[in-house]
Amino acid sequence: MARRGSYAKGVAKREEILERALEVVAREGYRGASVKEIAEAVGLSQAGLLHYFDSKEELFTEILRKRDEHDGDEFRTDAPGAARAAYLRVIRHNVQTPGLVELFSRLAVEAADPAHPAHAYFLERTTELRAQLAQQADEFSGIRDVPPETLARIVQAVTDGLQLQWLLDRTVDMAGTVEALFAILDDARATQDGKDD
Amino acid sequence: MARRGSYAKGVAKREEILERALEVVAREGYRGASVKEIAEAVGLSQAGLLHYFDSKEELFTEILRKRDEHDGDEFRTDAPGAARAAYLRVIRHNVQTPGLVELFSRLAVEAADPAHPAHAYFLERTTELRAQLAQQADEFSGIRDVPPETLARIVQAVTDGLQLQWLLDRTVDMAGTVEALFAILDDARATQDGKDD
DNA sequence: GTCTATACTCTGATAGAC
DNA sequence: GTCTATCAGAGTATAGAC
Repeated sequence: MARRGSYAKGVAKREEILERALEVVAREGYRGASVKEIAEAVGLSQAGLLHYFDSKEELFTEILRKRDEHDGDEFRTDAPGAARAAYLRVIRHNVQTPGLVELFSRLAVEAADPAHPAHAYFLERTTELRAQLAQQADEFSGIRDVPPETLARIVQAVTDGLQLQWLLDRTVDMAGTVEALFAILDDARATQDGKDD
Repeated sequence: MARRGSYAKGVAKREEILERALEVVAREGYRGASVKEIAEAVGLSQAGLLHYFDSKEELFTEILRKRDEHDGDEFRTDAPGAARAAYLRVIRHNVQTPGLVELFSRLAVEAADPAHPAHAYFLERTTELRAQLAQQADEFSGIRDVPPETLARIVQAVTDGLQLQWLLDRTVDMAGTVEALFAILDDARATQDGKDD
């Protein structure tokens, strides 16, 4: 991967910075986290940190990517019928890392601009996640007249929307509400199964 | 309401500014709208504009309040059975004002901080909207085992989440997806109606 | 009361010394 | 590779003209 030693060292340092930044944001919250704050937490000056990233926005995008990596390692499952449970575990874990939820939501809005460094990241992430959900047809879909992609989009929208509600009011039960949605989807499917046209 | 003529004039000017700012943001988009930009669009200097508002955040919060007023005037209905249709009309109208959708989503995240001027606004708005939805039990709820407040929260979360998806990808069909959710709720209710325990 | 001019502070970005 | 110094731009606060 690395073409030269110095390049490889740069990559390693980048990873080290991201791991540390991820931890800091998760633990201490976002609070309009400036580059300077993260730099100090990581043990660098502001300019020193930006040596490894093109901009603040790119740094934050990479922090979110790193989180996805960790979540994938920790929660991904191939066990049949376990997709919902894994999904809910991620949501419950998010409650432990409010700073990352805030960073995610904030960047999701800012990335609306196609020129934003996180624009591609969010498009890819959202598309991939939707494909995963739609693929678990047995668990997430099976309702006639409503395509799996639309069901996946609804589950995704509820999750993102609940994060906004939860950021505003920490007593909101994100996982419980998503579970309620799953129950509703099951009921709707049962209705459809009963029909015969 | 006004204690003196001069105070009334200040209020009138404030209203005029808000109307104009609402129009500008709706038409020209948000694009990280600075106070300066809005001030110029309104025909004032930056400091002149901030004479009428405590801060940038308060200005933006008031712009959103003004939008709620307009939406209420235009779309609110008391006709029985028309709540869903009115809700969908607002969503379709939002597609015409992307700048306001972006402003709303952005402030929704920033208002997570209890010290933010928009914090109270979002809490009130979200609570009131949820109460309205939950109240329309015939249209929005009626599913046993899932309390109306939870159903209302789900509808609300889907709406907010779809806005995030739509900001990222303008081909997303917000109204159509919410309609699909309504259909699913109807199906789930039909299932429950069939049960007898 | 209304508004302009100005200055202060903070941020992210960049150039250049070491 | 990392720092210091510096810059441009934003939001905010103030003095004071009218």
